Amino acid sequence: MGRKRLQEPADGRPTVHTVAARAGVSIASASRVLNGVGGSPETIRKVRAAAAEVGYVPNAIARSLQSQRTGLIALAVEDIGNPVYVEMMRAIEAVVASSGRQLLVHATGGRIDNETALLRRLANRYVDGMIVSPIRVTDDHLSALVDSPVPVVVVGQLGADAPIDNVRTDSRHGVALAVDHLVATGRRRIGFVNGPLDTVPGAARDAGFRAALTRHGIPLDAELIEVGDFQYAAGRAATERLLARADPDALVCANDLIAVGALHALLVAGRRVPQDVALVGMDDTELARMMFPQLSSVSLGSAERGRRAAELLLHRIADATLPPRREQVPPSLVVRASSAATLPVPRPAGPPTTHPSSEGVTA
Amino acid sequence: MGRKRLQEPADGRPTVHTVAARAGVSIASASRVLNGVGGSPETIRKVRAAAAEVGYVPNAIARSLQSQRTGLIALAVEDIGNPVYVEMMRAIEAVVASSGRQLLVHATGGRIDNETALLRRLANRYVDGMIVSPIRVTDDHLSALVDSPVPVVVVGQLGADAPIDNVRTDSRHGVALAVDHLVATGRRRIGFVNGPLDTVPGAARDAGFRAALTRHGIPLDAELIEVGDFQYAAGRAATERLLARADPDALVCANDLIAVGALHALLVAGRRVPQDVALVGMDDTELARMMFPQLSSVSLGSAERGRRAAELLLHRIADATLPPRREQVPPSLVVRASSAATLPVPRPAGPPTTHPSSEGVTA
DNA sequence: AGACTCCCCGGAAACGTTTACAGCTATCGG
DNA sequence: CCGATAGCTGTAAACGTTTCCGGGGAGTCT
Repeated sequence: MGRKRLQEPADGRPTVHTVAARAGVSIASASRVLNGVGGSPETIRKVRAAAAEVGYVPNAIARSLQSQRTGLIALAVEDIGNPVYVEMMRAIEAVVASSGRQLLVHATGGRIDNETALLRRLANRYVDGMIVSPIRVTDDHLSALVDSPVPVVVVGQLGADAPIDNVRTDSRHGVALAVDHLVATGRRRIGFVNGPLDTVPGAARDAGFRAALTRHGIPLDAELIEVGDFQYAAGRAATERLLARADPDALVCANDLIAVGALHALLVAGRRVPQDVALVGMDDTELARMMFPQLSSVSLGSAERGRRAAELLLHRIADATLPPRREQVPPSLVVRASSAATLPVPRPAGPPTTHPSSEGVTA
Repeated sequence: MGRKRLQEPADGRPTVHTVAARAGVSIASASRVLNGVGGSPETIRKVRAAAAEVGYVPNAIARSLQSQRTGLIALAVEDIGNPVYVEMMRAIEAVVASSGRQLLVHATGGRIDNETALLRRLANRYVDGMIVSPIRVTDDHLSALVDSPVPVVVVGQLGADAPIDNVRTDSRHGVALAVDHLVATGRRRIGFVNGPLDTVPGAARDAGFRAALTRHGIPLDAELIEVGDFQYAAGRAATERLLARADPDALVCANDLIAVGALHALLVAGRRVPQDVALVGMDDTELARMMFPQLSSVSLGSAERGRRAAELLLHRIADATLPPRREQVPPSLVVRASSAATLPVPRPAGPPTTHPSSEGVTA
């Protein structure tokens, strides 16, 4: 009787056929025992022994093909180097791991085509679900999200009526918290270093800044607003440009990387922080605590958002028929040394700055 | 004639059967066309049209089962938040992506059981290869590496004769570069803030520091050595302890996170950097450039090591019979403001430090 | 004792793809 | 004009697993 199939692949690695043959049972029985479902005590003993002898490890791919799930969750963020995403990733990883799955991380570089390509590629079923935190959203993008073949959860703002699981924060309000705090501690010439205005967070933070100033009756001074991207180097360069033409007594930065760049530029320019210029960042990453002075920062609850996004995703994977849910994590301000509640004191005699002190803006 | 198989799965997603049926050809022909191998012009047209109509995307899992490769590469590092690993990861990602594969990142938290478990799990064939950067190595660990079922490349020191692809640097020599530089610029009371001595890099750097001092004829002062772990908070705390009992004129730190913590502690203690204390970090991450003053740092070529490790891995995946290779990336010192070549100047009158200045060590 | 239930087992199908193989047609060269 | 050859096509096997289903044996209840 010719056996129907090779027991031992050329590879040499044992399969369920190998252990079944060795245990003298069928592959069905072997599989059942290995999965802990059914089997007589004797069968269990034989199969376990055989599996141990040959060092059997089930092939995850074959299992995935059968079960239609891979146990992988994808996370797509713009910049893996930004500590805010590291924090978010850690929180997501904890949830994902506790469900016995693994996390696959993609860095999109903020390029939208990259991101839509990633979404389309989901159709190949390599992951069970995806968490994506887009900073730019187009219609094309949105439609790719809506008819995604696998569950997707979005971290960040999205069109109000998009039927997609979504956890967001209110960064407009976050900027307002920062401005309120600065105004309350006597600052008036409040500058703003933002990221690109064609991004969702950039636009929201810009709107929030303008609204907050208006609410406090402070006239908007375009000279006090600068735009770069959400990186350290851009934040530093933008702040240098701003300092070259204006004389802020406070600076709000659209994220912590920018704030660190701003701090560097301020110190290089001889400004004291917080005495001359108060500084508030955003995202409240560990970076803010690493600086000297430690940076005040608006927490947007990145870890919490990550945790919730992961939970939403797991729920949706478990039950695809759930109605889309939307959760909101409120921002909160963490005050540290960089904006300690001291009123600005007059500069010591002589311009300590290397840049010529511009004629400035009257308070 | 009853068809042998459902053309349209309950799922509703098209398979190669769907498009074959729609195009009126066999699944073999459909598959060939979709893979761009063979097919008459007419067949090609029909299959392409059918695939487009139903929006066919090949199932990556089934393809993997057939081809015995997943197109996934795993990377296991201790701490995803450490910028040195971010840099390494970026370099690896570039190589991996350019080969059409994807990167799967694991954070081991430095727990060795975690890492061996990961290695054993490789047997399930979910990834085509793995790059691992262990900070602790045990025999158990080593054996798991040696008889790993899939190609593995190690970044970091390993037993000399382990037959494993390996890219390393010489962090002993790296520390020597830092000490040489500090000695050359007039520093004598050189402190050292290290990570755990039971880790491979911790031990190497400790040995390097001691050897370098000896070489310069500087007696070793145990008071000037502190140990924490490789994190910011530990670096800061360790430096505080060190400053409480000794008065260094320079500090070498075992990585940049520690150096940033040390900088914070120094500034809080009122020490000027570099005038009172010169500071040199290690890894030369972007963090070093973000600080004020910018930190000198010993580059261990993390990006380069990552790049090379990825290339070694791809080569091994392509040809498993290659002899094990070992590559070495030399360290180099990047001097920045934190250790600018100014000799220490006497302190201005009065102790500006909040900590009592210890009786110190004579130069 | 016969019927019924319960459990265990093995055969075979299924997941969706690639590919070896063999059969067919058409073209070309002799 | 016929045989060889090249190119295309479909059938079927294979990747390694899980699971449905039917058969059979042992035990229990009537």
